[in-house]
Amino acid sequence: MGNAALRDIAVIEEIPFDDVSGIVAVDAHNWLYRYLTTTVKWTSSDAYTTADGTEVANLIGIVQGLPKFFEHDVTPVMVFDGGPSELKADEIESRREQRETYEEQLEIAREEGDAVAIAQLESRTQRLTSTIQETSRELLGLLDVPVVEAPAEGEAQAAHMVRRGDADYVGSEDYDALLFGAPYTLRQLTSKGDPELMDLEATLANHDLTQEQLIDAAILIGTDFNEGVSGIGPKTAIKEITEHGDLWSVLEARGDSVEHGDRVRQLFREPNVTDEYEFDTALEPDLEAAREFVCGEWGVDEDEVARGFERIDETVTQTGLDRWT
DNA sequence: GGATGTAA
DNA sequence: TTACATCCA
Repeated sequence: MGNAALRDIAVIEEIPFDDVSGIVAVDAHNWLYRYLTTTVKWTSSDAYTTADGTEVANLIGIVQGLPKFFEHDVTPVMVFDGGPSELKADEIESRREQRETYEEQLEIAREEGDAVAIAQLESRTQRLTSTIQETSRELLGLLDVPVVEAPAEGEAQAAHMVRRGDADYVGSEDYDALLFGAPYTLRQLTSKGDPELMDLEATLANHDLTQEQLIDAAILIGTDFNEGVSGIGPKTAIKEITEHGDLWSVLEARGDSVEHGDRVRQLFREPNVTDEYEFDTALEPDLEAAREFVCGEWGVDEDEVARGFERIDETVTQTGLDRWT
């Protein structure tokens, strides 16, 4: 994705996990994918592969990843993507091509028996198959973790929920949460150590921009939905927007153009989101059913999930997560 | 994706 | 300051 350049614009600071509390609207796709790739990389495939060859590494990832929220008094709400935007077609296509390249390399690595390369490439060729989507939802259901279905971008829906006050933070690694108007975004929720807090208001104040101008600057730089203008990076974008006011004035002054700039603008300004969701943050996980689902029904190695289930039991079942609601 | 080095 | 290549995870 081309918009890591937004990192140079955003006001981001590390925040002690102990200072975080409340509800995090998590971009589920993003979160699952991170755990899926790390699980595949560090776990023997026997541990999560069924007799017919179906891989459900996501189940291990979920059981290992959830305790991180619970142990810090944070309730995750998993926001799943709806249909992908047409505008994102280019991005999806280039990822597909990238994945095919890795798959070819994987073939070669397998022929050569290069175990290190195989593990690396396997983690890069993962995708969220329908089995993974379905079993993830089912396991989250058994663990009573709230799930929200976004009409389009999960990121946009999560930002919307924070703006409405139904969640305190968006949880995502993507910087475009800022463009969707997320007041606070937590990053690095899947890594060790403390998360990063990305602050929209501070970002706008820092550069003396409006939300609309930030979006326009991002369009000049390039987003998941458009190419951006060659030669414009974060510095130039802000300078130009400040000088000329908005996207069209900048383009006119430079004699440049961007493809469907108006649609990308619209997509960030008024994203397709819904108010039709509800969730309960007093979690009552059915750990026995969850264990049976993961280890019984899907045959995942108990060793891989035992500690994760224990941690969930210790933090949710025994102490209760709902004390602050 | 992140970090880093280099060329323009 | 930006683009691009490369290594790591």
